[in-house]
Amino acid sequence: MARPRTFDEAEVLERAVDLFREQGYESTSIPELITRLGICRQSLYNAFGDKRGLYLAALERYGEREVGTRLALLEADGSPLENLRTVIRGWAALATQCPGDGCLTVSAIVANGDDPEALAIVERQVDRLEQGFRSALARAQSAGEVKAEASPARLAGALIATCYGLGVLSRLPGSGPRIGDAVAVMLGLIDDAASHDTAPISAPPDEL
Amino acid sequence: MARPRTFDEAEVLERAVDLFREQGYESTSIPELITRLGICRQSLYNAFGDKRGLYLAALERYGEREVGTRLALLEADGSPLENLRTVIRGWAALATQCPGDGCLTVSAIVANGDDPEALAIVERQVDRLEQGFRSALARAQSAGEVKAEASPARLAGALIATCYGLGVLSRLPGSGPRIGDAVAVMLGLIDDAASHDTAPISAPPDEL
DNA sequence: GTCATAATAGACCAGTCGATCTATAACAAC
DNA sequence: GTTGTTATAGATCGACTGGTCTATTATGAC
Repeated sequence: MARPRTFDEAEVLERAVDLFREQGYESTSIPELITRLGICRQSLYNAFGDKRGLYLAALERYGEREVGTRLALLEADGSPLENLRTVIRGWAALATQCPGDGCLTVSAIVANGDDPEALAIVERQVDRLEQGFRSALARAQSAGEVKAEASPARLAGALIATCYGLGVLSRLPGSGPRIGDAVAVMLGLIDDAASHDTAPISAPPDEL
Repeated sequence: MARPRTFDEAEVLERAVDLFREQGYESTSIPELITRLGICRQSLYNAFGDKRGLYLAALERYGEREVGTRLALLEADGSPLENLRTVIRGWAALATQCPGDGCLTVSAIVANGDDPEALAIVERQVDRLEQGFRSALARAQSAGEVKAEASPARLAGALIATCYGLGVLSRLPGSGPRIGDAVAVMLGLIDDAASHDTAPISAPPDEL
């Protein structure tokens, strides 16, 4: 006899993600949320408990989407090393064009230093992505695409650090060149790790 | 006949820096500020105009201090390349021990995406530090400490990106290994850029 | 149809925010 | 001393915050 939920919770969460990305958590008020989400105040509280519950749900969804698509790219058919290059290039493209809205994961890390629950969510996402990098490198190594002496774990950690560095710098208007430098060096690291007998498919391995 | 300022503005600003680092801008209220700063409400407004004025002044001071000390290290006597290594290692040490308070520059970038004035302050600081990296590398190159084919600008940009990535990851409890990886790779990049005939003073050039 | 719930609209709450104002005390300049 | 300014203490302000409440409508389950 009950009546099922009528509005699409996933759609509502997407809109919450957008708004939180634009304004951050604290700067986004309930009135703004109900306007953007297209639901009324009480429905928001019924569905998500409170503002923080909505935020955590949005954070979870954002990470699921962003990390998920990149893991899919990494695990796609073909050369794992080239897949990794594709992910790095795509990440850089996002950071460069930067449509004003930065990475929600980065802002969550910075803004929730005292909230273990929020930190746990993003930590899990960062871990998954790093593990994806590591697995791709390990698979490349098994396939002989990467030198035996290379360390997938170390390279993956360094790539993750630099990627999230881009997530910060992309918010500075004048960071275009810096981002380009970082990407070139990351691709150079990947090329250096690659076995020399397999000719790199990407751009020539810029010296340095 | 006027009466000069009695409290030490510099000291007050240092305390404001600490508080903003701990709690962020929005989460820090005026009552908290006046308690921590040790001055009364009206004095705060007289000296800094308003809360944002105090924040911008604190931001400026923080950057001046942090970037200043690192530039001094970079320009110290001795090998510019080794100076650069010292700065990187010191940065990593800060990120690793992480006494709970993160880099104010990072949080300012993330939290003030819509405030050109705040962004301009941090942009200037990031620029100065990157320029310091670049100059040190260029000096090392002139001295034959770095290969002629290496690009100081590119390497400096990449190092900056990774350093600010550490500024984000240091806020995640489980990032110790990642930070270690990133530092090892950064030092490896420096070693690779170094001329091969000059034996690296640092740890053996970890492969990859 | 009946019933239970979802959803809406909007009033309402106590609490906090940043900021201003008044009044008073302290103190350097003259 | 007088004067002008700084600093303090604290009341006060309007605006806004997140959250709760009531009343009403809409709609699927039975």
